[in-house]
Amino acid sequence: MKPPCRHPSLHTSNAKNPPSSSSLLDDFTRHCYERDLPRAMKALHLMQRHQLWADSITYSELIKCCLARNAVGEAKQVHEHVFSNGYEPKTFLVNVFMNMYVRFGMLKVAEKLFDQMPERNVVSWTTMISAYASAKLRDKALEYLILMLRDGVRPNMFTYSSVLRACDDLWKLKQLHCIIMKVGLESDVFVRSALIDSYSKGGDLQGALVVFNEMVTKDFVVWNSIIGAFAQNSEGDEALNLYKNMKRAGFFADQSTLTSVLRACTALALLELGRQVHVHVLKYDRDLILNNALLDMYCKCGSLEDATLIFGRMGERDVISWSTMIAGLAQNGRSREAMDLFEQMKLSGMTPNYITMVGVLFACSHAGLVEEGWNYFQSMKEDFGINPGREHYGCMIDLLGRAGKLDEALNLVKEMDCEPDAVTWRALLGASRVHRNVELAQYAAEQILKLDPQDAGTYTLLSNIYANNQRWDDVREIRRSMKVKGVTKEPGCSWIEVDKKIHAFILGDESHPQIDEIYRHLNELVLRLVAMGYVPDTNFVLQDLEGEQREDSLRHHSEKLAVVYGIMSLPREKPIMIRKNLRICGDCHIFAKLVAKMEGRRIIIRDPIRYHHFENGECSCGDYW
DNA sequence: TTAGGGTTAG
Repeated sequence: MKPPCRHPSLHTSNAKNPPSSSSLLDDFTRHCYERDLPRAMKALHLMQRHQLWADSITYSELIKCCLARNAVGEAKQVHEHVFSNGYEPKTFLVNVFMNMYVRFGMLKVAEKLFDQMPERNVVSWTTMISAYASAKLRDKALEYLILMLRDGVRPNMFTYSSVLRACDDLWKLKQLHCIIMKVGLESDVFVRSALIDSYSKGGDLQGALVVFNEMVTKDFVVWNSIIGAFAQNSEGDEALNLYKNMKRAGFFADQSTLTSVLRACTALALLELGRQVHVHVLKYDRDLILNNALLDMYCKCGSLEDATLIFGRMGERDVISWSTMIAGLAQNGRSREAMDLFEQMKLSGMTPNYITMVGVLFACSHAGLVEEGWNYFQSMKEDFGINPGREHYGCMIDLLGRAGKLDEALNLVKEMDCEPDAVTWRALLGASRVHRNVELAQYAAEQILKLDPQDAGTYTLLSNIYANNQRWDDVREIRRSMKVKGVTKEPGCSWIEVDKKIHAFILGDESHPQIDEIYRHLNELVLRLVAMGYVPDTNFVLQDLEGEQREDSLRHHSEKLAVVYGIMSLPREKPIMIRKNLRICGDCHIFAKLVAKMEGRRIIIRDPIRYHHFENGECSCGDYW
C-alpha cells in the first residue's frame, strides 16, 4: 500500500519553519506506510504535542509495524496517544488494539479494552473468542459466543473457526456443527479445517473424515488437517494413504504435512519410508518442529545413529528436542548416555519439563540405577518445580521392581499423590512376574481388572505367572473367567518393512505369499538352535497344552515369523526392525538373542512399551521387561 | 481489524 500523498519530511523542518498540521500528518502517514518505526514514533510525539490525530487506517499500519518488530513499548505509546485527551477511536481501531494486545500475550489489557468499548462488532467479539481459544480458556470462548448472540451480533466464519478451537467435547462440537450448517457456513475452508481438527481432537476420526469427504474444493491446509488427524490418532496407515491421495490431487507436502507423515512412519516403525521423507525435510532444515519429528522417527525406528547425527546438527533445540533424544536413548537401552545428555541439557541452560523427567527416570529404571532414580525423583519438584505424576511413579515402581524391592514399590503405589491407574498397577504386575511373586501379582492384577475389566493382557500375564508356577488349575480358571466375561486375547501381530512394503504376520494366519518358505526356514533355524542348546520356554503359552503341541504354538509366534522373513529378505548389513502389538514373550526373547548371535544380525523388536535391540546374543533391555 | 494444519511420555 502506498501513502496517500507526499510532503517534505519532518526532519527538514526547523524552529523558524514549524511543520504545518497537514505536513505533520502526511509525514506520519508516510513513515507508517514505509514501516519506519523510529520516524513514525517521532512524528507521533509531535502530533501529540500539537493535539493532532491521524486516521484509523494509518494507526493500524503503525500497529502492524510494532507487531512485526515486537515493539511493545512503542505500541503502548501509540495506545496512549490514540486514547488521549478524550479522543474516541472508532470500533475498528479499538479492535486493532485489542488484537495487538492479544498477540503480545497481554490478554488482560485486551479484555479491559473490550469491556470499555461503547460498541462491539463481530470483529471485537471474534478477537476475544479467538484469544480465549488460544489461551485454552475454552469455557470463556464458548460463553462469549453466547453473549455475542445475546448482544444481537451475528457470528461469521471467522467466529466459528475460532470457537471450534475451543471445543474439545464431542457433544458440544456436534451442537456447534449443527448451528454452522444451519447458518450455511459449513462450506468455508477455514471452518471445515477447524471442524476436522476438532473432531480429530475429540477422537472421532469418522466425523473428521465425513467433513473432509464432503468438501468439493480442498486446499492444502485441509489435506494437512486430515492427515494430521489420522497421524495423531495412531492411524498411521490411513495417514499415509491420505498423503498419497494428497499428492495425487496435485498438492505438495509442506512442513506440516511432512511432520504428520513422519509421525505416521514413527508409529508404524517404517524406517525406510522415514528416510525417504527425510530427503524432503532437507529443504526445511531450520524448522524446529519438523526436526523434532525427524529425531523422534529415528529414535523410535531404532536408528540411534541417525538420531544422534540429527540432534548434533540441529541449529536450534528446544525442550522437546532434548526430551525426545533423552527418551530415545533410554528406550533403546542406552541409559547412561541418556543420563549424560540430561546433564548436558541442564548445563546448556534448558529447563526440563514433565516429559523430560519421564525419560530420565525411564533411563534409571532401565539401567537399574535405584539411587540415581530416587535422587532425580525427589529433586524434580525442588529443582524444577515439577510435581511427580503417574508416569514418574510408574518409572519408579518399575525401577524398584526390577531391583527386586517389591515391598518398596508397593509402598510407593500407596503413597502416590494421584490415584494409581491401570498403567501403575501393570508396572507392579510386571515386576511381580519377573520376581515370581504370585501373591503380589494376583493383587496387582485384581486392581487392574477393577479399572479395566476387559484387559486381555493382564489375564495373559497372570496366566503366565501361574503357568510359571505350574498352577494349572488357576490357569484354567483364568481362561474360564475370560470366556465368561467375553474377553478375547488380541492375536499377536508383528510388522516388518521390506522393500518399502509392510509385511504383517499374525499368529495362525498363513496368508503371506511366502509362508511355506518362511516356515521351512524357521524349522531349520530352530533345529540349528536346538543343536546349540536352545530349549523352547513353554511357560509362555497361555493354553495348558502338553509337549510338542505347546512348542508348536510358541514356534509360530508372529515375531518369530517376522524375524525369519527379515533374515530371508533383508541384506545382512541392515538391522531387522520389527514392530509388535503385544509384549514380547520370554521364548521369543531367547530366540531373538540366539538368532542374532548365530546369524550375526542386528534384530530390533519394538513392543508397545519397550525396545529390544538384540546383538551378539544380548538384549539391550537387560532381560527385564 | 477477526479464523484453519505439524513435535516429546503414557
